[in-house]
Amino acid sequence: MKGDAVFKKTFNQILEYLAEQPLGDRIASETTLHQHLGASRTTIRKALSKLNVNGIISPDRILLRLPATQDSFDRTETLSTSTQVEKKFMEWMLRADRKPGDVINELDLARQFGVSTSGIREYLNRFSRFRMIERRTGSGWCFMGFTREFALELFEVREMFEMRSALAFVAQRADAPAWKSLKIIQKEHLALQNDIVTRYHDFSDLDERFHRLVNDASHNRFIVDFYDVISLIFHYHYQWNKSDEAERNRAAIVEHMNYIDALFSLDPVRVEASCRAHLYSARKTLLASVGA
Amino acid sequence: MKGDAVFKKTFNQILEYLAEQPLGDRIASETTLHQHLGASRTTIRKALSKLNVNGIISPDRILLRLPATQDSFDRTETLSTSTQVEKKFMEWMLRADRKPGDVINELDLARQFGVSTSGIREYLNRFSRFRMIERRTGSGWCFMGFTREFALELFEVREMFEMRSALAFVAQRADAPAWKSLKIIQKEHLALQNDIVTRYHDFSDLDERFHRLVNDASHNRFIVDFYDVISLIFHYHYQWNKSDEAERNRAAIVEHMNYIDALFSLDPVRVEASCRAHLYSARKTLLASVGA
DNA sequence: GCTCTGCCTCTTGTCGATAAAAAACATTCT
DNA sequence: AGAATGTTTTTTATCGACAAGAGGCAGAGC
Repeated sequence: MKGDAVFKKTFNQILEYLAEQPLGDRIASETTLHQHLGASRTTIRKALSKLNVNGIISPDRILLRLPATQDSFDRTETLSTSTQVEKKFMEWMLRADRKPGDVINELDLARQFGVSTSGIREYLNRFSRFRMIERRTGSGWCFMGFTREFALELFEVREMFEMRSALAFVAQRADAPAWKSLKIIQKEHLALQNDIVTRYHDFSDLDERFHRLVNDASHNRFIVDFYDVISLIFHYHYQWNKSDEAERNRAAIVEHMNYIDALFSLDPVRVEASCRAHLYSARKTLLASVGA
Repeated sequence: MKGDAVFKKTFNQILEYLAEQPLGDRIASETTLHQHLGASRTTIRKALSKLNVNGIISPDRILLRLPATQDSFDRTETLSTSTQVEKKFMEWMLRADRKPGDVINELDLARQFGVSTSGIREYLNRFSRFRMIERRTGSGWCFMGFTREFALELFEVREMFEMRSALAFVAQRADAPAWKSLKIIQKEHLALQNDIVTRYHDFSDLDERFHRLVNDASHNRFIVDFYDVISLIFHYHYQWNKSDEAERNRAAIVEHMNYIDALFSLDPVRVEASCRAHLYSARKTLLASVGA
């Protein structure tokens, strides 16, 4: 009744680890695995026992044979129900025939996604924090959608928050750890710029880390949490609108580097200008893909 | 398994309505009651049938006797589980021995509140949007509490949002309906000011309506929704810290009236000054009660 | 001493069942 | 025809069950 995604995921992780161990050696202890993989010992134990049954290790944890591909669980089995619902829900939401204002039917979604209504319900509650669905008075949910208005409202707040965070950033003490992190991120930008032709996909991850670093400087939970919304939108947006990706990312890197230089300069005027310039083009990109 | 709070509440509402009807008359139809009370006809029907059984109305809806106090359900029975959980949870949270960082135990809460774990769980998910509790990585919840930092962060964002909304407010067209609403609210302030000695409790409601009106002018769902957080905090805060209430409210009314005048003046400089002044003292009040 | 394992208890994620309420449909009565 | 009532179907809120997973304690092995 609880789904054993954690077990399956852990099992696969152990297999990966075993693939790099020499045959005949004694593998790491339960405690060690527990610490490294983050799963509880109970789960590790269950996995080790299955490894033993499958003849991969002996009862005293000697590696008997290297694991093969068919030993591991399929990737989809390693996702918890809630993760699956999230994915399916995002896809459902992005489907063209969905209209803002539509009522969401829990039972219907439950059937479509192959989970119980309680699963849907819990997810809708969690998801409501992203403001793309709304609880209607009394009962039921209403789909608000990822519309042009949504994007505009999102960016209005993003701009306020990021601007304030950037100014808080330059106001930090010179020995604040954030400066070190910024230095590292700056180097990563340089490295990525040099390899942009082959590695342009890596930008989205770097983008997130950079903006989160800036937003964290606000030390304000509302500002920091708001980035989760942006993050979600961009995550799915990147998967969805691939046109010009390389070109867009190349331009964004240049903007980021300007922005980073401005932060190091400690000059509020430069910071504001470069931040605004970057957010402006980020908004343009998003609006373009929302189609309007 | 669903709780019949809606039925009980509706039943009480009908009793109230009947108390004002003349004996021997035919009371309103199912359809009419359904439209006026907002409950479904199914529920109205069930209530009418009980009224009949209790001898208050005849099968053809003639009022036979006036309802007495003991006919109605107790007020606590008319609250849905989720509403009850909300109340209990707020009380739980405000208890002195609770410390920021504490882990929340669902089972424990469920037992304390007398509801199922699923009920707690759903509520925690919904409540997380107020940022006073956080989902810990993996599982479980962490209580963050209503601390001084929380109040400061809340007001930092509130100030940004309200300032921007106020400026959007004065930028509205002269025939926007919000101006009319503001006029009405202005009059209510005047009326309340004259009766402040006896009616100072009514301020909190007026306060909320005024600020919501201003925030709505932003036409930004993130800004508008953020006011829910403020609203919740103030709702419980008012119940909790009664010291100087009359005096505080009197001062706040003056500030509001300044602020309203500034909005009517359309002068951004005046708006900004009066808005900031008001928020500043609102913050001071809240911080005082958070004890630091 | 420390770490490892075996065992046991407590907590959480997910499901399915079920009664209450809403909504849709059909019928009757003016 | 139009509203009111009776009937059936669909949807939602809440509960309890239960297996998976987390964490703790005690003894064993080094």
